[in-house]
Amino acid sequence: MGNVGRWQPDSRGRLQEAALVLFAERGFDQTTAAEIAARAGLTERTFFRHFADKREVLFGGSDLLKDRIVSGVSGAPASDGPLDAVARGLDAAAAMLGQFRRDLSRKRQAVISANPELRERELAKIADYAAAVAAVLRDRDVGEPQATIAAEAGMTLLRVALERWGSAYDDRDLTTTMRDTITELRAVAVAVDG
Amino acid sequence: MGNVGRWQPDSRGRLQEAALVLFAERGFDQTTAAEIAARAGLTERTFFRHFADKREVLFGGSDLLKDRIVSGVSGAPASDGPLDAVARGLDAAAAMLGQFRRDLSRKRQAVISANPELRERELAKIADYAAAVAAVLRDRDVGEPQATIAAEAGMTLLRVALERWGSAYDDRDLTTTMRDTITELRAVAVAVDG
DNA sequence: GAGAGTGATGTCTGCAACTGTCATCACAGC
DNA sequence: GCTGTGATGACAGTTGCAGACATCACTCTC
Repeated sequence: MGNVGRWQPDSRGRLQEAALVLFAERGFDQTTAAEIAARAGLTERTFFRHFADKREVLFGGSDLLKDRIVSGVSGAPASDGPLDAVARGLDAAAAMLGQFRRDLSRKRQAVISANPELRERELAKIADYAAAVAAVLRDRDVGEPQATIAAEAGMTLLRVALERWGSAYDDRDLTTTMRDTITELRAVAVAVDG
Repeated sequence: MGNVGRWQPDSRGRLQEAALVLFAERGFDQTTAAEIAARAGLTERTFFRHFADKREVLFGGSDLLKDRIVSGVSGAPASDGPLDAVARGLDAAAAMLGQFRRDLSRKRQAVISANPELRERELAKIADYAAAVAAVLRDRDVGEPQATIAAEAGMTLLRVALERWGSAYDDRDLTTTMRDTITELRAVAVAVDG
């Protein structure tokens, strides 16, 4: 497994690191895949062996996060309503994401926010989570359209909470922000008068 | 304005039509911009003058729809709560989208659903609506994070409702489906027990 | 009504994002 | 030592897209 000898180890990680640095310095558009690869001591072709496209280099742990969310939801007690179950998934997400250094998260988020193509990709990733969560809810005998609605609304909250957390105005725990965001949705959904 | 003489009229429309046909026939990836242009009696370069990139050709009326939604929200009575106001925007969207021939909508939606890049773009468009709606809500003195949450949740509902409406299992009015979807969200948000 | 825009188009050129294919070479197992 | 395997490099090719410039019907102006 670990290619310890012929090549430098962890090509993938080096590419991710190099990409983040270069994107932050010059911007996504002004950085070519070849430049990232060169900075990591590799070739362009190797870059595209590790990442399906240039954007993916910023979304490395995405599948892992999805698994955590799905586990969180499927592990919710049967007595939980759909949105409660989704909230467990969000807790799991917060626990995982909260362990990264906040400045790095912010840097990454800043790069993504600065570029439309990257924002697109982020939305697509989260939509993928939503589909997976909806499937889990259906396994828990939540019907349609409730399953889809709860899952999509929940992933929307993940996005909003992450944005709040990443902003300069929110220095709370990610878990706290996440839970607060859910509460806000419940309030907004019920409110009838302004 | 109308270039009636030297060139065939409505280049833009012809490109959109040609693209939809070719995408439906061979798929998005297997269709080059040059082929679309040729089918419309134009050149590749002209294609990219009308559309910023290959995907945009499928999202022609997007800005118009955004305007309708925004107008709907800003026209809501002051007594409306945030989600009620957003619901007016969704009604406006339904009114506009419902006037297209349903089979054409389905064809377009099928093309988009079949391709990840196009789904990405669709998500990005809707995220753009959400940002605009949130801004309108803030103008209506809805605070943060309520404005963002209501707007994002609302646009999520737009997406879900459109998908339901496009599916074979829902033959109701788009407005009906849209309203029903909002009701479902309210129910899901309140429910505490499964 | 001739001459100067103007706007939509075509042509030509070039870069960068990917992709397919084949070669290489350290290491692993036999 | 021989052979397989996996990660990489080298090279060539297609396509998405953008800049620069030419064209030419139509319009506006004097």
